[in-house]
Amino acid sequence: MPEEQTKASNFSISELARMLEVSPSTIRFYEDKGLILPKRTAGNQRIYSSRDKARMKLILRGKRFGFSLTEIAEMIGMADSPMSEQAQIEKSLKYIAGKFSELSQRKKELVILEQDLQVIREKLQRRARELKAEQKKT
Amino acid sequence: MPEEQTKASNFSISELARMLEVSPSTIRFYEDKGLILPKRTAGNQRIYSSRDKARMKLILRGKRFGFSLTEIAEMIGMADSPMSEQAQIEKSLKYIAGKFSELSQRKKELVILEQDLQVIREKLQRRARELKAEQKKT
DNA sequence: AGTAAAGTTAAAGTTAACTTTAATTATCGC
DNA sequence: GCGATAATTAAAGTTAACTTTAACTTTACT
Repeated sequence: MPEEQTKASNFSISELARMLEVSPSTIRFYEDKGLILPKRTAGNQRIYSSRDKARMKLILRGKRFGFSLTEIAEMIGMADSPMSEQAQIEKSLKYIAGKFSELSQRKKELVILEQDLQVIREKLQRRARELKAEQKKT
Repeated sequence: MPEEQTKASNFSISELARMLEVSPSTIRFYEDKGLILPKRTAGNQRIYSSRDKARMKLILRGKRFGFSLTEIAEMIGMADSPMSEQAQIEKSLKYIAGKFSELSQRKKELVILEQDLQVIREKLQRRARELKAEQKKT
């Protein structure tokens, strides 16, 4: 009896691209950089699993926070790294710990950015009110 | 009686650069792009006020969140835009509102990124425990 | 007044992250 | 089986964000 494959969902490169709103070449580019390794069909075309899709989402999310592809590669690469010896794992865990504190720093910065924007908004609203007042006089 | 200037703190370009941990040329580059407009000395050297410093910080913060310099320029540029007519102000306020919702989206994404990282961490920890167990048998 | 350190500009160079092109191959619907 | 549509690779091209260089001027210090 051959193994039953639980293939919840597999996509072609253009399907995945459409779902993630990036171009197929961007996806291929990430593969060149070692960020994803999709399976291939008999005819050599790429097949993306939903696990691959999740990974792509992680990459894009990281990008939105200004992480470079290299940083992201380090971040996720370790998930399937050889993991043969403890030393490697310990190192990876330390790296992850570093990223966690970086992210909590980002949280604080997000709040500050919002406050900065708030200041700008208030300035604009004040000016808008002034203009309305002037207009009434005229 | 000449006006008393409350010049809390003024910096040269290299002082500011050191404080913000960027290079002087980065600061000059941002000026080329219209992101800051420092005063000049009689001899044409740039002087940065603490207001300029705050603006630089905003720029760098925006960058850390993956905003492009162009986006940041739009974001802060409006703070000192002509503001001559309401139309302009209304437009700016709408732009700001858009940025606010973008930032709240970022907050949610930050949480997801943390969760992704958490999953990777757990995988590593599990593997570390497995290795320790194996070692005991040997 | 003389000199080292810092600043100025314009222009060329670099790097990361893509995009485009071109030539070839695979897959799908009929 | 045929033609349109989608995929594949390698290589060249593009853009944003800097950095470096070169030639020159200011400023600070003795």
